Order: sequence, then C-alpha cells, then structure tokens
Amino acid sequence: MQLHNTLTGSKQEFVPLDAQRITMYVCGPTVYSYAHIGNARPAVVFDVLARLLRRRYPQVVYVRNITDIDDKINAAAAKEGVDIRVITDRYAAIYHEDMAALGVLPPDHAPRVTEHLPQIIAMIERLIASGHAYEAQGHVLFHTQSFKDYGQLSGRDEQALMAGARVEVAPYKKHAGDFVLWKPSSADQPGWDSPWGRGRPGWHIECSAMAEALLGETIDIHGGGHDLIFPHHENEIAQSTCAHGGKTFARYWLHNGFLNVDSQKMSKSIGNVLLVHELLKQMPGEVIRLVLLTGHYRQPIDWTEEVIGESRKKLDRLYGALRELGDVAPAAGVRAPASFIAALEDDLNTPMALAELFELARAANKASDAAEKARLKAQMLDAGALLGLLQSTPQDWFAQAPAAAGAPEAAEIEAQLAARADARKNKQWAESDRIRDELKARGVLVEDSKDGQRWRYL
RNA sequence: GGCUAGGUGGCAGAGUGGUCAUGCAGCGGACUGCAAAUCCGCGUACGCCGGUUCAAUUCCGACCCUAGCCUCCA
Repeated sequence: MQLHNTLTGSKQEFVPLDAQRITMYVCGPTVYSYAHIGNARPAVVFDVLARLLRRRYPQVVYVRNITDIDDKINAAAAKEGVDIRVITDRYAAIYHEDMAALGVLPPDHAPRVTEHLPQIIAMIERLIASGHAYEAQGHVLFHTQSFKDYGQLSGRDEQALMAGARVEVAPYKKHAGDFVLWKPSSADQPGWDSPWGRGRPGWHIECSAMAEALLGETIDIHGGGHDLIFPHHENEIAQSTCAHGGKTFARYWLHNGFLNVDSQKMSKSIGNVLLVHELLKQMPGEVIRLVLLTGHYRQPIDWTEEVIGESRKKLDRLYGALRELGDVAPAAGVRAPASFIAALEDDLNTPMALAELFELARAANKASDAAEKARLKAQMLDAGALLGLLQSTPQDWFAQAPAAAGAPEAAEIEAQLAARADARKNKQWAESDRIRDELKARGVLVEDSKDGQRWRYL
C-alpha cells in the first residue's frame, strides 16, 4: 500500500512497524459546539483508511481523541453557566451520533484529555528533566531550540518560523517559537493540580500523551486536517520525540485537504459554517459521505448544491444497479475486485475506486447470468463496504424521505399506482399518464419496469 | 515575504510519455403504448511560453493565476 507522507512530501510504500498490530492516531474534535462539515472530512477519510487497513492486517488500533479541555470550551461553559463537562459531554455525544450517521465506524479508542492528566503531567516532567522544557511564571514551555528537527514536518526553518510569528511574544518565553505545555488557571477557570500549580495543559501535549498511553512511543500513522501540520503536529513531534529519547513518533503523517463552501473557506465571519447536524436533516448521510469521498483526500473539496445533487444521482445509479440484481444472493467468499482495492491502496484514491465501482454497476446492469449477478452483487457490496457506502437496501434508499415538502405518503402513492395499474390493464394510456404526471408534479417518479410499477421520491 | 498544494472537456473529478478514466448534464440510437430505468454510440479536455523527445496534458525551466498554512482552526 502506498501512502503520501507529509514528512517526506511523497508517496511511500507503507511498511508497518509491526504487521501484527497497526497503530493509527487521528486528531479528533474539540467539543465546544456542533461538528461542521469540515470536521467530518477527516473522520470519513480516516474511517476509509481504517477499513482498508483492517482488511489487510490482523489488528488495527485506531485512536481518535476527543479534546475536552480548551479555552473555547471554557468560554461556552461560562456562557451557559455550567461545568465544562456539561458542554463536552453534550457535544461529544452529538459528534459521535453525527459521525455514525455518516457511516463512520467508531474508532477503537476515543480518549478524552480529562482522563489523561496524569500522563500529560508525567510527560511534561520528563521534558523538563531532559532539558527540553522549562518553567516560567507558572507556565511550562517547550524549548523548540532544544530539538534540532523542529520544523521538519512543515518544511520551515527557524528563520521562517520567526518571520511568520504574528502574535506578540509572551515575555516569559526564552524563544519566540516556544509553545505552552502547561499554563496556570485562574480561580474561576477549570484547572488541575500539578507540580507547577493549578492549571491546565496546552493544546498540543494532549495528543502526545494520549498517543503514548494507548499506542506506545512510536506509531505507524498519524492523521488530521492539513491545517494541523503547523503548529499542532510539528509540536507533537517535538514533544513526543524528546520525551522518548529521540525515538520516531509517527512514521507516516497523513493530512486531508480543506473543504470549502461555494469556493470560500468556512468561517464564522462569512457565516457559511455548515453543521453536520443540520445537513443531516436535509439529505441522507450517505450523500454527504459520498461528497467527501468524491475528491482525493488531499485535494480541496468545494461543497456546492451541484455536487450534492450529483452525489445523490450517483447513489441512485449504484442502488439502481443493486435493485436490478434483485433477490440474487451475493456470491459467497467474493470480495471487491483487485482493481478497486488497488485504487484505494494507492494513497486512498477514492475517485478511482468509485470509477471501478461504477464499472461494476454497469456490468451488473448488463448481466443476465445468475452466477455473474451473484458475483457482481458480492463485489459491489464489498467495495461499497470498504467505502462505507451502499449499506442500505435499494428499497430503503429509493423510499427515503422526500426532498420536496408536501410529497404524498407511501400509502397514497400505492393507492394511485393501483388505480394506474387498472387503467394500464385496459390500455387506458391517457389515464395512466395522467396519474404518473400528477405524481411527478408532487415529487414522485413512477417507472414501469419488467416487474411492474415502481416509484421513488425525486 | 516564506512554505505547501493546485490549474484537465458544460460541471465534478482521476490519470498517463504514444487507443478508453468515471459520474452528472447534453446529443444520437436501442428498448418502451409514451416515458423512466437500462444498454450502445458521440463530443478535436488537459493555464501560458520555451526546452528535452520520434512523440508531452504527462518530464524540465520560466511566467500567469488560484487555494491553504505561517502559533484559534479539520
């Protein structure tokens, strides 16, 4: 399998440290609000990677954390006058529900920062003891100059980093590039006791500590959004490597591209932040998932009405092919075709994998031989399962809640179709067409197949 | 300014040194009472300028343009 490693800037053959146990860590959400569609992209992308890895290796340990200590959480809690736990429990639960609705399987572990304070503190102590961190005015800072490879992941040298520093340098820092491992909390802020007084961890140390706690000192794959390369992942590397006596922290770094909305970056100021929770009320989760897999994971995706409509139609085609296969039992032991797997194993080329899936659909639509149908059905379902698609029945897909308000209920549609069937029996084409046209105007498409009438919402 | 990705047919989006991506839309045909679905076929696509080559969308160089990151951010 080939994976693009941000560390080297190139595709590399994936060679696990231990083929019996693959370890993967992906940066999860900070739970202070609803997840937006951009948060869903890494969840979906790395879900596909986890599915692919599980097929090839006997054990995959996939960790996707929940960040439940953060100043944005503090702000949200203060605003509602509740404990941060109320906020984080609420939005973590919603996150998990929303991701499930997108067909994202749960990771093996979803650790929370609040459950790992001892590990975080222990790691900071080690960094201080080894001279990579220092205490100053109640803060503990990582001394970036103590780590010679600092900047390697993001391809920046020290000069570039400093030239870009656009935040006022705190007076207690030895060096402008130093970042916080621990910071003091005021009496009204959430805090935990530590050797440096009551305080809370900085943003980056949590992932280093949790990855170590659950996966060990060196992990195979570390993933996240492209924007996390700097500073978050750069800092994780510095912390973990220094805390582990120079051992490699993560061997393959994978980063997904951004998702734009109507060609603009999502931002609160533009007001175009799309929440997964809201989108799920407007369209099936599977449509959202397919949009996210339509482009290669490292490329930007533009979220538009057009691409949503196209994704829905693509699923109509795929489910249509499955419907044509009818009751045919999938051939036992038949899995996705090698060409499909090869596409995914080439740095998760989902667009090419989808093209292979459409080839299967075309073949299925043409197939007449029972054995061939059984084989194609098994291949389609298995390929779909790797992408987390096609997990519904065609019946359920086509009978999904109508997009148009005021569309008739299934019972009424069935009654109309019964009347139409009578008309057709007597070759009353005008009446037959009238019923079909009327239903179409109300958002129901009627088709006459070899097995009789069938319908679906438009 | 520094760093990193990109610019492919009406749209979305892969890929490749020399016949096909794929999907949506469109056009023609088959099928159908008519449709729909499906099948078959069609469209002189690779930012610009040079270079390498028998051959470049694909390699090299310059240029133009776009996006992201540069300590909130998936």
